Amino acid sequence: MTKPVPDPRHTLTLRDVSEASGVSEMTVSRVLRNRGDVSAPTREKVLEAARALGYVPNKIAGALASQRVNLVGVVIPSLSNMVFPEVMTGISSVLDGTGLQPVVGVTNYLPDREETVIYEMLSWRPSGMIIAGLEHTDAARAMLGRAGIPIVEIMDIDGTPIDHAVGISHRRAGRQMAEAIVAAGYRRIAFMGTQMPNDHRARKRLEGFEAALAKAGLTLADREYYSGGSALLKGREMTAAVLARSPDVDFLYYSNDMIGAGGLLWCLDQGLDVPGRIGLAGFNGVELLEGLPRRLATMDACRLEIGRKAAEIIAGHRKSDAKAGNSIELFPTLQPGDTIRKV
Amino acid sequence: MTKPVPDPRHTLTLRDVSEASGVSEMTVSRVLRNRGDVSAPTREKVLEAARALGYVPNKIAGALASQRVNLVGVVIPSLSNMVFPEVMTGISSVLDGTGLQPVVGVTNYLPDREETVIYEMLSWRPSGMIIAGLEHTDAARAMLGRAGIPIVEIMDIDGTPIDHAVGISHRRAGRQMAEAIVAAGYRRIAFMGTQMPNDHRARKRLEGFEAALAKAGLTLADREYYSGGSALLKGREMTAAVLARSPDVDFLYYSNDMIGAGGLLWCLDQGLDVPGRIGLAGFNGVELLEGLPRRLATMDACRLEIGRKAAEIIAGHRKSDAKAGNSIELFPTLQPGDTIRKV
DNA sequence: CGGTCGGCTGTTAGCGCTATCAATAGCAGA
DNA sequence: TCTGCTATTGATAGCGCTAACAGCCGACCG
Repeated sequence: MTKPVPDPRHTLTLRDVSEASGVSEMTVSRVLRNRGDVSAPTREKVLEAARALGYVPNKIAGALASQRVNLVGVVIPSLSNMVFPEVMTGISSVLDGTGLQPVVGVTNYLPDREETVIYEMLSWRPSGMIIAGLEHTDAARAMLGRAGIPIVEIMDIDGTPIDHAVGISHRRAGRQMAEAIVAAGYRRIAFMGTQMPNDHRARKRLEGFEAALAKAGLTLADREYYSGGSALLKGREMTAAVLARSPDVDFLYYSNDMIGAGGLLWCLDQGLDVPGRIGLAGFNGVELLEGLPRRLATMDACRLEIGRKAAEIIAGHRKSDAKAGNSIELFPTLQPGDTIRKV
Repeated sequence: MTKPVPDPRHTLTLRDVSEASGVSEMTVSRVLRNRGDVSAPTREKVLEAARALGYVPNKIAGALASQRVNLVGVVIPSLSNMVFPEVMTGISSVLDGTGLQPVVGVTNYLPDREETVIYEMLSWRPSGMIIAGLEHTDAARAMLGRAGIPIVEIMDIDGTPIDHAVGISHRRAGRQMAEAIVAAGYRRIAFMGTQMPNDHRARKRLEGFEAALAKAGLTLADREYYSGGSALLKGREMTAAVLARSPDVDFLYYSNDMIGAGGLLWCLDQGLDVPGRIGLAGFNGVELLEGLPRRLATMDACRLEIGRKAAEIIAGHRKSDAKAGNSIELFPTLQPGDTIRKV
C-alpha cells in the first residue's frame, strides 16, 4: 500500500502522508495530534503510513496555524556554576507532564546580551518566560511586559517583578548569615567574592551582610574580588592573600560555595583550627560540599523549588489567569556545617 | 505620527508597523531584516515606528515563509556534571557570529528520552543537529539520517557516525591511561565508576583500560559502581569501601574526575602516601581539579574543542556540502598530575 | 529626446499546518 | 418512510511572514 518515498531530497509534508494513506490532510493532522474523532481503522492506516515514511511534523507550520507554541523560554546568566542546572531540573520536572518544553538561553551576566536573548526568544512566541533576576534593561522589561504571556522572574524577590517572581531575599540571606557569625563570637570578618557588577544577587547578599554587621557595630575587616578561572583555585589564592594581608581576621565569608570550598581546603592544608581560630561560610548549598573533609557553612538557595514553582506558574496559567500573589518568597535555611563555632 | 497601540491585547504584526509608518509590509520586513535596498529616510521611519510600538517579529511565520530556521539542536545527556557546559561554551563561541542559535535538549542518558527529544527538535526544522554519542535508537538514527540537515555526533568516535563525528577515542584513552599506570609500576588496580548502562563513553574507556591491562597480564583487582548523589561524596565512600575490601590495591582508576577528587581527598585524609603507596587517576580534566591539595592525574576530553569543531561543521555547511572527512578525531593528553609515581 | 538602467517600493502567491464549518453516511425514533 | 441526530471526514480559509517578480521614477547615455 505504502509506496516508497518518491523524492528522498524532498522533506515530507502532511500531504505525503495523506496521499500514502488515502485520507485527507485534515484527517492525518487529527490522527497525529490525537485530537478529534477518527475511526480506529483510519487511525491505524494513517499511523502506519506516517511511520513507514518517517514523517516528522513541521511544528513551525503547526504553531503558526494554531497560534500555539509549546515552548517556555528560560533565560539564565550561566551554566558553568552548579546553581542553574538544578533550577533547570526543577523546571523540567514540572514541565515534563504538560507538553511544554523549556528552551534555555544564556546571558553570561551581560545585560545587553540578555536583552538580545529575550528578544530572540519572544520572537518565537513562547507560552511563557522564566528569567533569572529582577534587573533588566528598560527595553527588555518593556518587551516582556507587552508580550502577553506569563513572565516569571526567579532567584530573587528583592525588587518589583514584571509579572511574577519566585525566589528568596538575598538581602535577608546575607543578614541572617552575618547575624549567625556575630552570634558565634567572630568579630574580624572578611569577604571574598566575584568581581561581577551584574551579579545583583551576590551584591544584595553582601549588602544585607554588611547592614547586619553595621547593626552589631562591625565593618568588614577585609575584602577581595576575583574574576574568571577555577573557582576552587581562586578561593585558595584569595584566602591566602587575605590572611597574609590581615592575619588577625577570624571569619571568611564567601559569595559562593565553590570559592568557599577552596578556602576551606587551604585553611585545612595550613593546619588552621577551623572553626576555632577561624570560621568560614559560603552560599548556595551545592551538593559538592558533602564530599569535603569538613562541611562548609552555607545557605541553600532553594534552587530546585524555585524552578518547580516557576514552572508551575507557567503551566497553570492556561486555566487561571488570576494575578493573585505575584511574588512567591522561599526561605533558605542556614546550614552551619562544621565551619562555624557552636555557641 | 505614531499613534498609540490600538488594542493592547492584540499582538503586533508587520501590518501594524506598516500602517504606523505608512509603507508596505514588505518594506518593513526588509528594514527589519536588513535585507535589500531601502532608502535611508524610509528605514528611519520604519525603525522608529517599530521601536515605538515595541514590535517583536514573529519568527514562526518568518521561518515558515523563508524555509529557513536559524536554530541548531544540541542533544546532550546531562547538564549537572561539568562536562557538557564546556561543550556548550565551545558551540556558542562559534555559532555566535553566524546568526545560528543553539537549542539544548537533555536526555538524562535515556535512549527513549533521547529519541523523543530528537523528534521534537527535528519538528522545528533546525539547520543542524549536534548530538552526544554514537549510540541511538534505530528510529532516532533513521530520523536524523532523513532530516536532510548536517548531523554531528560528538564526544566519541569509536563507531559509525550518521553523518559527521567529532570526538576522541575513549577506548584509546582508557588504554593509554592503563599503559601509563602499568609503566609506573602499579599492579593491583581497582576501578570505580557510575552504574550507567547507557554511558557508552565510560564503558568504552573501561574496555580499553581492561584490554591494556590484559596485554600486560593484569586484571582489575576490584571494582565498584555507584549511581546518584554527590559525586565527591560517592568517591570518598567507594574508595573507603574498596580499600577496606581490597587493602592491597595500589591504584584507583575513576571513570570521572569528580569521584576521583573525592577519592583523593579521602586518601589524603587517611594519611595515605599518594602516589607512593597508592596512585589515582580520573578522566575529563575538569577545572575543579586545579584547586585540590594535589593535582589528580587525568585526561582532558577536549570538550571546548569538540564543541567548537562541531559548530564549525554546522555553520560551514551552507557553503560547502562536501562530505569529506566525516570523522574528526581529537587527541586528549594525559596529565599525570601528582597522583601517579614518576617512573 | 527616447531608451535604459538601477534604486526603491509594492503586489502576489504561497510556506505547511490547523480552526471552522460543511458534507456525508449511518441509524434510531416517530 | 422521513426526520434528526451523531460520528466521521473533507473543503476552505487563513496564521504572519518572505521570495519572486512587477512597477515606478529619476538619472544618465547616445
